[in-house]
Amino acid sequence: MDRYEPLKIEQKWQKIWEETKPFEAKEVKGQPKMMIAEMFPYPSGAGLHVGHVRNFTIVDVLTRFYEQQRLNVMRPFGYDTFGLPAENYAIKTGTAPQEVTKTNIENFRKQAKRLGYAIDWSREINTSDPEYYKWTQWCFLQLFKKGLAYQKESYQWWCPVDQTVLANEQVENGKCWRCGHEVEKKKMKQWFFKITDYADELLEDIDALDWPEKIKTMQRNWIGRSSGAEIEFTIANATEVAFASIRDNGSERRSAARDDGPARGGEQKQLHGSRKVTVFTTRPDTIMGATFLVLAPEYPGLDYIVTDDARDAVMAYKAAAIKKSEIERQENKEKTGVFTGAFAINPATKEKIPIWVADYVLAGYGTGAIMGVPAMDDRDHEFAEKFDLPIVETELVDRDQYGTPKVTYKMRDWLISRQRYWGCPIPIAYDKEGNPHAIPEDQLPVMLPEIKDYQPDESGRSALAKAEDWLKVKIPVKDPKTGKAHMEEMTRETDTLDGYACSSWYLWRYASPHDKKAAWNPEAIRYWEPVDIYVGADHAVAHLLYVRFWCKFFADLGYLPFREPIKKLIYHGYINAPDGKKMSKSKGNVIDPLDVINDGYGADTLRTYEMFIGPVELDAAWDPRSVGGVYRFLNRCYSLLTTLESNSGPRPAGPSPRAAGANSRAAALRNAPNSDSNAAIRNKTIKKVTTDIYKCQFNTAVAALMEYVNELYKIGVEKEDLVTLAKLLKPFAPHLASEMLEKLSADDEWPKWDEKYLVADTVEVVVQINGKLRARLKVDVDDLNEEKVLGLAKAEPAVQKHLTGEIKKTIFVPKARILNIVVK
RNA sequence: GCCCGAGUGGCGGAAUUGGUAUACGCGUUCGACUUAAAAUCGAAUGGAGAAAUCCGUAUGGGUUCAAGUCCCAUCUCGGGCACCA
Repeated sequence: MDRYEPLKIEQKWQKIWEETKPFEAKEVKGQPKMMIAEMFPYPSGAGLHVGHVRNFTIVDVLTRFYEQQRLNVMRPFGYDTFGLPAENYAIKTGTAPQEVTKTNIENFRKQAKRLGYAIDWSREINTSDPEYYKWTQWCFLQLFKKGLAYQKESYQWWCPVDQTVLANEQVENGKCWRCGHEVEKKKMKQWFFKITDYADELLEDIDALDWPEKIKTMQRNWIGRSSGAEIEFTIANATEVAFASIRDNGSERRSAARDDGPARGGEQKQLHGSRKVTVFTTRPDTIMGATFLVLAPEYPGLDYIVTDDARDAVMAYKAAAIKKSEIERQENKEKTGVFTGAFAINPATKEKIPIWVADYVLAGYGTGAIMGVPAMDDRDHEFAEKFDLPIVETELVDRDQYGTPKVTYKMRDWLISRQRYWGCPIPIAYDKEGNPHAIPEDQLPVMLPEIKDYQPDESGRSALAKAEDWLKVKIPVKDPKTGKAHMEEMTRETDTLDGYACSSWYLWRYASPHDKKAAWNPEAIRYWEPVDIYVGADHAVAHLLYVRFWCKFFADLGYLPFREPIKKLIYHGYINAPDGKKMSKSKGNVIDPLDVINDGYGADTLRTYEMFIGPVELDAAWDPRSVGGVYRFLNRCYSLLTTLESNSGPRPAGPSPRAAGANSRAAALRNAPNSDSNAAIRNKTIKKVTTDIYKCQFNTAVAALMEYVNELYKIGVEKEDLVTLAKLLKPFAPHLASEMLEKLSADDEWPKWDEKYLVADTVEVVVQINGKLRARLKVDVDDLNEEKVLGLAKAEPAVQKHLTGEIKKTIFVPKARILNIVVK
C-alpha cells in the first residue's frame, strides 16, 4: 500500500546482502560455472563515474541472469592501482601513493555497494598490494628465465613530462597516452617482453575468439603480419677508409650496436660490418626494377656504409631525423633524404645502384632497409622523382630467386620498464659488471620502499634511485669453477614495471586471490577459468593483447590449461554528456552517478536507465529526462504490486479512495484478469527478455519489460505476472525485484517460457496488392493456408477495390502472415 | 590516402534477418483527478489531405511478388591504421 521509495528498499537489501554474503562463489564439482568480470578499474579520487556504472552493470545483469538460472557464477572485483595519477599527486602534495590508493579504494568499494552489485567481495584484489605484486614479480622472473624478459638498448619513446619511456601501444598520434605531451625519441637500455615470439599464434587464434570483429581487426592490424623476402645486396665500392674503421674498432662497435637493431626472436642478423645490405620486401618479384636502396636514418651499419665525402651530410640528416618528433614526421610526408656516396649491386640486374638514407624508411620494421622500386611502389616513385633517380619498368621474376622467404610483423617487443616510483619493482639486481641477476624467489616480494621525495632524479631514473639503503641487496651467486654459492652485494634495478604487466594475470588471481604459495591455484584455475565473459570499453590492443600473450606463455610452462584467457568479450560504448560531448571536469558537464541515486531516483533506476540508454556497443548521450522515464517504469512495477495486494482483499467499491497510487490501482483493476491473454503476454515477455540478454541486447530487454507492464495495466494483473516480472527485472533492478519477490513469497529462479502460449487461435494476416498493404484479416490458425486466406481477402471491400485487373499470381507466406496478390 | 561501421519521426532508438517501417522511452498536445500545481491515470502523436488516398528509412539507379534490410554509384558522419616496403 506504500509508495515506491527506492532509497529505503535499496538500503534494506544492501544490508541483507552485506550480512548474508550471497555472492561468494565456491567451487562445486559438477555444477556448471560461469566467470564474469569487468576490466578492473583504476580507482581515481573522483570516484565512480557513469562509464563505470555502465561497465559494472552489464557484468551485474549477466551475473544475476546466470545466477537465477542456477549456474555457479563468480563475479569478482579488483583495482588496478599502480600508475601515474597517484604518483603525480604524491609529487605535488607529498602524500604517499599508498595512502591515496587506500582512500580511493575505500570510496570505490562504498560506491559500488550502493549500486547493489552481486560482487564476491571476498575476492577483492589490488595490484599495489605486496601480496599481489609479489606474484607479478614471480611472473616476470618466469619470463626472464625463459629469455622472454630481456634488456636492449635502442631508441625509445620518451615522454619529457612524465619522464618515462612508453610502449608503442601507449603512444597515441605521437603523444603520451597519459599527459598528451609530444613524445621524443631517446636511446636507452630498457627491459622488454618478447611478445613477438608469439606473434603467429596471437594472430592465428584471433579467428576463433567470440570477440567483436572491430577488436579482432585492430589486433590483426597491430600484429601486422606480412610475408615477403629478405634480399642481400653487396656493397659495390665501400671505401678503404670505411673498411679500415671496421678492422680497427669493429669488435667493440659491433657489440654495442648489436642491441640497436630490430630484434626478431633473438636471431637478429648482423647487419653491418660486412659488405652487404639486407632489405626486406613483400615484392621480391619486382627486383628487376630496384634502382636504389634506402636505409633508415637509425640503420645500425650506416657509419660503415657512408663515404667520407658524404659523411657530414648523412650524419646531419640522421641527427635531424632523430630529433624530429613523431608529429613532425606525420605532418610532413614530403620525401627527404641524402645520398650516402655508396653503391650496391642489384643481384638480378647486376647494375650498380645508389644507397640513400631517408626517414620514410623505418628502422624498427623489417631490416631497416629497402630496395627502391619506383615503377611499382608509390613511395619509392615519389622519392625517385624528387631526387631524380632512374625509374625503370620491371619485369617480374620468380619470388624466391634472389631472396629468402621471410615473415615480418609490425608488432614490436613490449617495452616494460618505467622510470617511475609507483609501480611494481622489477625483481632484478646488477653485479659490478652491470649484468642482471634475478632476485631469488624466496626474497620476493621486492617491496617498494617508503620514501619522502617522489620526484624522479634528473638522470632519467625513478625516485627509487635515491633510496640508498634499498638499492643494496645480497644475491647468492654460484662460482663457475667451484660450483659453490656465495653472497654477492649487488644494486637493485630502479625501474618499475609497466602497469599493464600487473593487469596481465589478474584474471587468474581471482580464482585463488589469497593463495600464499602460488600466483594461482591450478585446481581453482581448472574449475573457474578461462573467463567466460569479459566486459570493457578500452584497451583494444594493449591489455587485451598482453593477457593473451601471458596466457600462451604460462600455458607453455604448464601453469595454465588453456591458451586463450577470455572466451567472450563485450566491448561497450562510452556515455557522453547530454550535449553529446565527452564528460570532463573542465567542461563542467559531468554526471555523477551518486548524485542520480541520492536525488531520489535510486540505484535501480540508474542501472536500468544505463541498460536502456542504447545498444551496448554504441556511445550514448546522457538524457536526464529519460532517467525519469525509467523511474516511472519502476514505479509502475511497484504499483502493480500494491494493486495485487488490494485485489486479494475485498475489491474497493464506489469511487477510488483518496490515497497515493489510487488512480493506478483503479486503472489496473479496470479489467478483470484473463488467464489466456495474461499467459500469452507473459510467455512472450519471458522469451524476449531471455533471448535479448543472451544477445546482450539489454535496451530491448528493458523495452520488453516496459511493454509487459503497459499491457498488464490494460488487461489486469495476476500474481503469476508479478512473480515473472520481478524475476525478469531482477538483473536490472535487483533491489526492487527482491522486494517484490519477498512480498510475493517467490524465489528468483529464472522463468521458462512455453511455446504453446505463444501460438494464438487467430492471427492477423496482412493482404498486399502489388506489395502495398490493403487490408488486415483476422484468420483462424486452422485456416492459415493460401486458399482460405485468398478467399477471405477477396471478400474484403478494401481488397476488391484494388483488384482491378487479372490476378497474375499470389504469394502466401504463413510464417510472415502475408498474402501478396500480384495484379496485372 | 587505406580498411571497417553507420545514416530511420522533434530526439534516443526498434524492426523475427527480404515480409505490417517507426516497438519502447523522451518530448509535445488533449482529457481525467485536484481549489490549484506536482504526481498519477487515459488518449493522440512521420508528412500532406475533409476523406478516399498519396508520399515517406541520406541521395540516384537496380534486383524482387515484396527492400530500412540485397547489388552498383554518390554524399555525410563515426571508428581504426597511417610512409610497415
